Amino acid sequence: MKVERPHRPGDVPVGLPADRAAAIRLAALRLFAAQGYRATTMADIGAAVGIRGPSLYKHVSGKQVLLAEIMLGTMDTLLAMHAEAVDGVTDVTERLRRAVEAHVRYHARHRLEAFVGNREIGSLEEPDRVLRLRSAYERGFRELIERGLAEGVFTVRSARLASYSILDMGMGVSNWFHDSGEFSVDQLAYQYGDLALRLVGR
Amino acid sequence: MKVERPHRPGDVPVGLPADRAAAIRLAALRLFAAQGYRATTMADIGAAVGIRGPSLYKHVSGKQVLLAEIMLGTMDTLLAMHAEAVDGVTDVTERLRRAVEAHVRYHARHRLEAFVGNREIGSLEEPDRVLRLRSAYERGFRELIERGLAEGVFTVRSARLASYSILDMGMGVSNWFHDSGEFSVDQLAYQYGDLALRLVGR
DNA sequence: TCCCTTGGCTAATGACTGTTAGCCATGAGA
DNA sequence: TCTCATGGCTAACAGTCATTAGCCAAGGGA
Repeated sequence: MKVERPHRPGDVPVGLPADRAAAIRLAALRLFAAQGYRATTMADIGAAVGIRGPSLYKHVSGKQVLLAEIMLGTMDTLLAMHAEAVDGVTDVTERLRRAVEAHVRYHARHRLEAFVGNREIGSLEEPDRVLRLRSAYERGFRELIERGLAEGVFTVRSARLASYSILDMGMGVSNWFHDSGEFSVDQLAYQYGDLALRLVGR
Repeated sequence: MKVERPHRPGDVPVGLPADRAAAIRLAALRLFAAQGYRATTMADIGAAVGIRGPSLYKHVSGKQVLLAEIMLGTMDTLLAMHAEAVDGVTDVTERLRRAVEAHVRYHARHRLEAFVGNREIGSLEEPDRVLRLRSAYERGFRELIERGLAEGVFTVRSARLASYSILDMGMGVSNWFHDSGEFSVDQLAYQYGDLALRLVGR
């Protein structure tokens, strides 16, 4: 049984990154997003790169590690984009605009990572590090809004509710965005920046 | 082995609803929310109501049905709250305010249902009906915003982005709300109503 | 030409899980 | 007092799955 697949160690599927491990990580990301972590089997991931499930262990060390890498890489990228966006900007309104734009840009450009990152925290065996990073990220927005309130340029009852709202609406982008849609990433980022500034009272 | 639990068909755990099936559905909801659908076993659900996994089948017909009931009940309640909130209100601003308040109220009061409903659509074997209901719900918000634009009382570039934003920020409430927090459900609903009206340009 | 690393493969392991089958104590009603 | 529906239970079934073990072809380097 199962004679249709002889051993062909040399052949590499076309159209995939030369680095096998990178192709596996990408396939895992897509499958985790489409089916969920627990519903995705190692055999599924293997099939997506043209090999059997057990062969994956020649390149990566396990399913849980694949998920952890996605989640940590996600937070690192998000925090880096945020830091770069607000770097050197002191005006609080402009700072919030740029932070929101980076937030939305991330959730449009890294749709799958964000989607998996938001849904599969419970599937992580050691979520602490990821949770700490998320919490620090949220705190950054809240403190920014609090500063705007202190300076009198924002008028919002609760900085916490405003920061949650802004973050949640940006995260929602990862639920529906696709590249051939009505808006480009840049247009989307700009419009969400506007919406967020309105929300905090300009 | 396993002698610590003799047959005691008569004893009902205290503090649980008289109706065993209702207690099971509640336990399933809590566990699905805390651990995810696939990570929750029938044995877990049984343990939460003081019986073994297989005994559940004397009251409910299976795990998938438990999930489907939660998801459909969720959408029914949400749509009913929405309909009741906007019933008889013609002014478009007031109509949007009430719709948002109902939306937020639902996501605070039915935190777990909303949370499970949003995360486990992919675990439903037949998601079509739920997806249709969700899509109709979103359409209601978008059309409301479009009417406000046509009447000239809202000023927003894209009704779709605005409706997504408002829905997403309300849904986010189910991620963090708890009864002993800073705001009551009513306070929360009111404030989110405000934020939403600001977002569409009053 | 020969060796050995690389990266496939199949088989096996060990564990878990939804569901069904079949048994039996309890207690309500005749 | 007797019967039987109810609602527990354990055992068994029929899978599924992550991971490990061990085998082997290809091909690059000596």
